Amino acid sequence: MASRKSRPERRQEPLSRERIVAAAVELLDTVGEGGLTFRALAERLVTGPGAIYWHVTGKTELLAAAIDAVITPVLAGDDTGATPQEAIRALALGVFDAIDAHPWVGTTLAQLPRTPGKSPMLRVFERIGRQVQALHVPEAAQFTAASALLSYILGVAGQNAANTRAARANPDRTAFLDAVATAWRELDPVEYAFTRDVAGQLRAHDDRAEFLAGIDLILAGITAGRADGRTGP
Amino acid sequence: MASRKSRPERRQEPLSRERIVAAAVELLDTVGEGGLTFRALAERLVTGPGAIYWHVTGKTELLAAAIDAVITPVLAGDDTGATPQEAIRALALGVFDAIDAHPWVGTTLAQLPRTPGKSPMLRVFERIGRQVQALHVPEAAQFTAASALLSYILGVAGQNAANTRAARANPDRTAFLDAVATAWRELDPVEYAFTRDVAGQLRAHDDRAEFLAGIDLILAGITAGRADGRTGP
DNA sequence: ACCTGAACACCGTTCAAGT
DNA sequence: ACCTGAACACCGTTCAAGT
Repeated sequence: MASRKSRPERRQEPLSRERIVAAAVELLDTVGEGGLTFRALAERLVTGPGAIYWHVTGKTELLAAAIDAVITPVLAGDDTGATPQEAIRALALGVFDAIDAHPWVGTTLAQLPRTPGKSPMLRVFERIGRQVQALHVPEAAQFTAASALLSYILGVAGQNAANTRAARANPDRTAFLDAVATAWRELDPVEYAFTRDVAGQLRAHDDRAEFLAGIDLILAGITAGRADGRTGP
Repeated sequence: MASRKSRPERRQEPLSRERIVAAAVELLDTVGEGGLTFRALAERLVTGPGAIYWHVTGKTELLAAAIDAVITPVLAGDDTGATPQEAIRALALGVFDAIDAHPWVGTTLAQLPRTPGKSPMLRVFERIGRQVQALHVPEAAQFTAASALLSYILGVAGQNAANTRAARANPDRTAFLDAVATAWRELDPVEYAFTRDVAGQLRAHDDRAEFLAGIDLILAGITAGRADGRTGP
């Protein structure tokens, strides 16, 4: 086995936080959350696991950085010329699509605290809040309105990640939805009356449109009548 | 060391799925998600880790069962005599309080697919849907309305779990909120104009009331005008 | 300063062997 | 039928030693 010693095909670039995070995103996209391992990452980067710790404090930070890398481009959009409603819809759809493309983001995003400055969570909150102000929501209700929109987006994100995971086992999407619809229709007619009723709507169902409709529902609630929402005396 | 051999104080009951799940909930409550370990669980139940696998297929099922055990009592409430709005608020608050008491539920709940029958997720969805029907929402919009409410509840659940985790490091709640408010006010005035504006509302802030206000916002959107929500041409 | 890779202290899960 | 506990194949993280 006489192997010619030659310059390797691609030169070994030095390790860097950037390269590590990029490799982590790739790993998460291809093998999912369970696949992100310091050993697997090290192999991809042609080093030992210890080397990664020189650039990153640990797995928590690595995951946060990966999420940041996916969400940041979403926030790059420009809102000038759009109505507040349009801007909110565009932002929400951006987050939705990003999570659709990277399901692992949906799993963890909702678990990020809004507290640290510059966190992707807080940046989305800020963007939403500006549009809420543009809607002329009274000051006292702005926090509530922005929080409600954010919570809804995060909730859908989580559900979507769960659905993607569940659907991945099934090859084709329509077949999967049909299977769920059938299962729903076979539920107990008394205990699950509503679910059975709406089972039929599942087939024609478009996740993206459904998501947007929910956003519009909240926007309608925000702009309708008294914005503090409570119905009490 | 002459130790008298006597009947142990509490008789060793036989292992059962019930006892295992109860111990898991206790473990999750006291040591958090990271603390739920087959070894720790086995120690609490005075057995080896292998014994647990006779009653439970694995960790995923165990966690699902633990969540089920927490959510099921919430669904026991009776809605008779309440308006649909009141019933939805009561249910939502029930879920909120359950997650407040067991933060680990919030972390995982949103990740549960709605697909398997009898899943806690689906049962909450069913309960919400009935009240949506009672609100006389047109059939075509019922799915959207119920999904929106559920997604919002799940989103808040996740955020709440994250906040609880973040706050746990800090001893007292007001001090923690003050610290966050201060941090928010020190953010860049251009990049974080909205967040800085609402920082002041954080101190007086009541998570439960805020959550309910969000529910009311969505309810207002559902009942206001055209229930399919879209504003298009 | 940055990288290496063996070593440590854990995991979930399996399974032969016991009762 | 049910339990035991050693063993397997992993983890994240650390750290002495190298360059």
